[in-house]
Amino acid sequence: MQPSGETITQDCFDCPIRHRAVCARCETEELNLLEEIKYYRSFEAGQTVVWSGDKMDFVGSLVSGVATLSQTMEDGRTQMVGLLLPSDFVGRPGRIGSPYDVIATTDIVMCCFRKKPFEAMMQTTPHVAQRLLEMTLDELDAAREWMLVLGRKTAREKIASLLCIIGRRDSALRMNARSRSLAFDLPLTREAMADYLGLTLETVSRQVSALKREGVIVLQGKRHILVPDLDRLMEEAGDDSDGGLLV
Amino acid sequence: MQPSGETITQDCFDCPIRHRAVCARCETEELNLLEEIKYYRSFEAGQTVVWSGDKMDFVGSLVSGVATLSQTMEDGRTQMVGLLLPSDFVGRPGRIGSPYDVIATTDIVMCCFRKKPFEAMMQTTPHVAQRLLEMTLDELDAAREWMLVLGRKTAREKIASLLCIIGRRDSALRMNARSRSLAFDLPLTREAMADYLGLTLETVSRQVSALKREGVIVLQGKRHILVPDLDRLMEEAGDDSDGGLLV
DNA sequence: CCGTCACATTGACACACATCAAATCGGAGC
DNA sequence: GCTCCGATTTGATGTGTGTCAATGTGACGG
Repeated sequence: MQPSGETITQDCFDCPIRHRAVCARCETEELNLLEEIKYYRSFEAGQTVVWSGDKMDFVGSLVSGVATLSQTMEDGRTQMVGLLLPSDFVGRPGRIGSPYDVIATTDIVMCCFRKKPFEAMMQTTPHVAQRLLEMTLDELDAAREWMLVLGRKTAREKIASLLCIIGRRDSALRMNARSRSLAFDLPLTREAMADYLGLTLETVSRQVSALKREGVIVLQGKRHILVPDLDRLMEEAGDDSDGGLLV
Repeated sequence: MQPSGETITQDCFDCPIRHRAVCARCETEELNLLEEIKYYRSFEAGQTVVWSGDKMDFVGSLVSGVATLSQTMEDGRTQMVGLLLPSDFVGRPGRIGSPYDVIATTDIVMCCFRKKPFEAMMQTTPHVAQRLLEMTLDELDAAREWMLVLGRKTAREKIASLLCIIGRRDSALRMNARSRSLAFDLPLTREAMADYLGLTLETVSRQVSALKREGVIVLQGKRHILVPDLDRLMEEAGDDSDGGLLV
């Protein structure tokens, strides 16, 4: 049976949280096929999931927690190139190694699929391949949006942009996306934020303090953040887009 | 007939130069199908191919010349997020609009496919979809490599990195990739280089002059560049990778 | 309760790059 | 040839962020 793929839904596989994965809600055999090659892995905060250059024999998606993709130069300068939040996909079908370090910044659970059989299934199941293309295009959009942040925004705007991204993803998960205020935990240290933003941790700290002083955000402890007015924060981020990916 | 797709070659379609496109060398019907929906478009230097936000009813690849993808903030700051060289793919199958301005920086020729039928074909022809995924992953890698450049490299390293990328792509095209020296034309103005690198045009100019003064590059006119020692340039770029995408 | 340790904040100062301004170059048109 | 005009170079100065260093904070274990 050839699934038509017209209704792509988000919650297909039975991971602990029913997260967005690679295929449509459908009752066809590839679901079972995927179930056969599926397994879960857990990592503790700080653990490296894959080292840059290493072979990576699985693809998968993040079920819970936060992980990062980063590149490091010989002299130690590092740049984060991706932030993995729950439901995000990791892996490069058709490629062997990983060009990035994948590091868990909190305890995480990943839902993995063995790569070889996964790739085989892609070849025979068009709409899985298409879902993957879909997700890769999303990642590409995110990467390019981040290029604008890195290349043209000020430190303050960078911080605001990061808070927007994390806050919105977090609240979308908790289904109160309509609200014009936010509350969430920062899953990153100041250093990790700096690596994502192309700044130093001191600059990050200073700008977070400044945003706090001016009431754009409220800090409860070092990591819990309240955003009383999301529009204000987005303005600080210099964001024209509502964050809605235009299709 | 289901093509196996085992030998993916680069030069499938009969564009003026036989450039890398979206499918394998294969004798199956989708080639003819593609031929039917294929057409060419030319643009002059400076012309805008697609405006950000506009509908884009085709996908395609660049046959000759150079084009850029860029994003602009309300206040006019712009960041180039992609550089399109001959054989590069443009378009977002499954999406309607373009989130970027696509601008020709030299006269260009594009090989286009009408989007609707192209997408229809993707659904029925697995290995075309896979080739597309392949290319999108390449773009993603390029975008992420550029994030490192934007976030962590100095102005001098940025310039060197850009020269490496353009020079290598150019020489790869002319099949003398083995050579440790390069000669090529810069297809970008100083301003366009600045927009790519997250710098101002003055800084670009100063750093180019510095590299010239120190013999890393030789300028013939404003745009023609000689690189006597590619290794030296790559060292200046702070590049650990040999530019070979690790697979 | 107190030391320890990682994480974060704050301050003083330096420097790379931006900004503003002027001069020079080089090709197109006449 | 000459003029014009955008592209580029070069100079003087300002500023945002990096660097180095000291201090503060909170969680954890003895």
